[in-house]
Amino acid sequence: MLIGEYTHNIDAKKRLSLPSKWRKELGTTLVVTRGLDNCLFIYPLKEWERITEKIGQLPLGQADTRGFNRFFLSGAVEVEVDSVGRILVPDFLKEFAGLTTKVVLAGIHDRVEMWDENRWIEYKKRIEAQADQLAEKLGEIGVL
Amino acid sequence: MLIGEYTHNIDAKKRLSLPSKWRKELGTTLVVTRGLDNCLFIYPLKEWERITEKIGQLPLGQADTRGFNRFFLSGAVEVEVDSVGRILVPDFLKEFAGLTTKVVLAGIHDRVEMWDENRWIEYKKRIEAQADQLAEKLGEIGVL
DNA sequence: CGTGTGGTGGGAGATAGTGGTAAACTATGA
DNA sequence: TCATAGTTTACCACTATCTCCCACCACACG
Repeated sequence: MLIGEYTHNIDAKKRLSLPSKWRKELGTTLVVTRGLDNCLFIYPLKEWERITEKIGQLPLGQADTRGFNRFFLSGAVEVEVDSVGRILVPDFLKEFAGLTTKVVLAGIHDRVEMWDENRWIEYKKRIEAQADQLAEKLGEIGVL
Repeated sequence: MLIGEYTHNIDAKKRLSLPSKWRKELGTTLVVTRGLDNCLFIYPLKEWERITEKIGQLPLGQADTRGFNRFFLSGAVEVEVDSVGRILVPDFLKEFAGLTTKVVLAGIHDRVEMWDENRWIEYKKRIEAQADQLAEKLGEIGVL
């Protein structure tokens, strides 16, 4: 299970180190794609295949399904993890997520999310401010 | 059942001793995550697994579920208890909970809460001031 | 007082993250 | 067709941090 939060740098060659804790679980081939809320999603290849299979079952006739497919699939790139645990982040994805150098990697279940550090900080502030909603959710799952 | 309150120090290497009384019950693998009211939750691995199972059942498409997952899952870290009963507290969690050195560990049912000492003192003051009101509520639900 | 246990601190080796260099490949123009 | 410039890929190197182990101190208890 991918959990935790790490801040790493994208260097001048667009290389990004993955946290060593996740490398075993992620494997050597990943898929990076446009995510929701202006971040990027990173999936292990297996997870990605599972997802695309589900997407394939969606009714193609609907306009919003087509839109989602284009958003999600056309933005996807398969990347290899190099010998020291780094991946390359293509320019168009960097641009989409507004990435500069400082990047936050967040483990969410079975995917990793990639955020520009500043956007992540802003987003977290918004979420934390909604403590009552969080408490409600925690209640739902029997934590509190 | 985890009960009681202890004050320990986080040292320069981010290590925190767990009260020896709880070690047997907590086990050797724990999960620390963001909690409510600016504290951290510590769960034994088994409890955590129970929680993540429920989280997996939440609908993923909704914005507030995404927010909750990011708050709770990216805020979680699996930690090992070392040979003398200590765990490592990552920087981003220390920061979230405003931890410096003096930390209060509070046993709450099946989890441990981790507070900055000063915040804990403040919080307790507020709670104690409202104790009679709380007692009324508890009476309503048949506890007292 | 001696002994055991619990909390704290420090040092040496290992590792993760990052930066750089050199080789290989692509593309462009003469 | 070849040369050259720009880009990419693979490999090597450095340093800060983490991990593991050992030592110390304080307090409790017999």
